[in-house]
Amino acid sequence: MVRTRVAPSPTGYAHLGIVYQALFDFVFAHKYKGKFVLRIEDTDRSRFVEGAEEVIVESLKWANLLPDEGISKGGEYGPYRQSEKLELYQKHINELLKKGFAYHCFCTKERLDEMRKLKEQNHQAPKYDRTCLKLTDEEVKQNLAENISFVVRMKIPDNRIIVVDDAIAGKVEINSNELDDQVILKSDGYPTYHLAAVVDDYYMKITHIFRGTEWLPSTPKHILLWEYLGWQESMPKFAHLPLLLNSEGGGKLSKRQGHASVDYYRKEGFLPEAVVNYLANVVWNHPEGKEIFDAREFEKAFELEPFKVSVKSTGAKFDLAKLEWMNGEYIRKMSDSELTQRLQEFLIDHPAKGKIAPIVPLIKERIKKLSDFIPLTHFLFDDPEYEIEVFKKLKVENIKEVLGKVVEVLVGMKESWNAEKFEQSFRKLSEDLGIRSQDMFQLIRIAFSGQLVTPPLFDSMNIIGYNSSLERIKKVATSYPNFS
RNA sequence: GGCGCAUUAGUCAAGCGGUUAAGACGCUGCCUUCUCAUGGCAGAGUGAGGGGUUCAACUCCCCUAUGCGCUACCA
Repeated sequence: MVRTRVAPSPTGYAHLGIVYQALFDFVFAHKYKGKFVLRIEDTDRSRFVEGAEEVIVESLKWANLLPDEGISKGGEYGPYRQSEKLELYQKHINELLKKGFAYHCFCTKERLDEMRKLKEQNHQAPKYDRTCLKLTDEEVKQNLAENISFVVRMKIPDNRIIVVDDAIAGKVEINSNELDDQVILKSDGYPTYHLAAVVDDYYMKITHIFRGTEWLPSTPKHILLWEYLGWQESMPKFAHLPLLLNSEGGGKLSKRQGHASVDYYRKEGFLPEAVVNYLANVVWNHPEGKEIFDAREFEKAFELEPFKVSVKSTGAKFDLAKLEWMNGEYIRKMSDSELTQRLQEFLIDHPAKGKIAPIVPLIKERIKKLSDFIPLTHFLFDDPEYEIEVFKKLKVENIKEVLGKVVEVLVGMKESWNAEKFEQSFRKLSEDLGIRSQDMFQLIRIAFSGQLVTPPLFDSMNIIGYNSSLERIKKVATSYPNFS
């Protein structure tokens, strides 16, 4: 059975990459009726942040990519938190030690730094020099007895070509001479990623690993570990995903970009289905050339046997503008009632939360993100603020006088307050006064809202009602050009 | 520095030895229009550079350059 996993670290913030990876895990696992697992890689105690797990789960939940098994869900292959399985890792470390595939290293940080610096000066790879590999069993025993701080390193064989058969990149050959004797057990007793991930993937019966391409160069070490532990038969297949890159300046999509966290998208009012669509679209092209498609269609990019994922292999620059366009497409595609509901969920603390239904049709084609609703419509819920500069942008000379006429017309419309009549009346008025109808409508718009841009005038006025609309304009007509 | 992966417009990209080198976002202009949007139409903009192979190369090969990744007791 297909089993995939996403394995984030609890650093207190959910990178978009988690959703991106989970998308692959989720779609692939479900296409082949498998299971998608979430486990937490909390072996780096220095970066651990309390509550970070919830952030991750919430993010996946938001994206509709919840795992079938793991943290917050349970399952028969737990625990799903690495910090709770230290004995298991220790057991296999001992096994590797015994088989001679690993060794104790007592070198201090200072010595290692010095050694690397020297090697770099001599243009050599800054690999560990294997000083401690030469230690005799007696010496090791003695050091251990003296409680000298140590790590355990895996022993990399000399001059061996290791082939990574990747579902995206194809076959990649790496010579073991390029590899360092990787630390697999840290001095604090925690394993490093390399060992922990291999052990977990084995016990959790993971069949396919989707992870960022930054892991490709260290995959040979993992393959070696699978062999050393005698598990090569159950080694998962690999698919190294193209990285999400900053749109400017290059490099991995980073914290400092602001829009690297899942939270950003949620707060800005991006729809998870649009984000997921964009993420798939940025690395994969729909065979029919479609840009808008759901996770279900993304299944087409995956094949089980032979394992193949037909996405591009190089990094993709993240284009926020295109995501915004896509989000707008999703918004326009929704029914009014659905959008109303989404907005209500989004505008939790907004005063207008309960009264947005009639406004939705007016703004649907005018917003790209749910958050755009707020600036576009706040004049409907709050008294407008007027600035003389805004009025001055109009090509109308005697504003006060014209406004007076506008009020007159409005008062006269009391009995027949409808869109058609509204428009007709003011077109006629602008003709009578010799000003362009565009300017007439802009003047009314500003007097009514204080803004140069609003949803359609009549409909907006209708939202707050005839009397209130008239009041607003009357007030401006009398006080102009002084607003207190 | 070493190793790996890559290189079609600002971005995502299709095709894959013979094409007017698709399409999308963005940009510009026009139409629709009470503003803004939406919608429609049009336009500008592309195969890194150098060598080969071939009747023919964006497409195959090599080199260089460039980009990204890795080179931690971080994942």
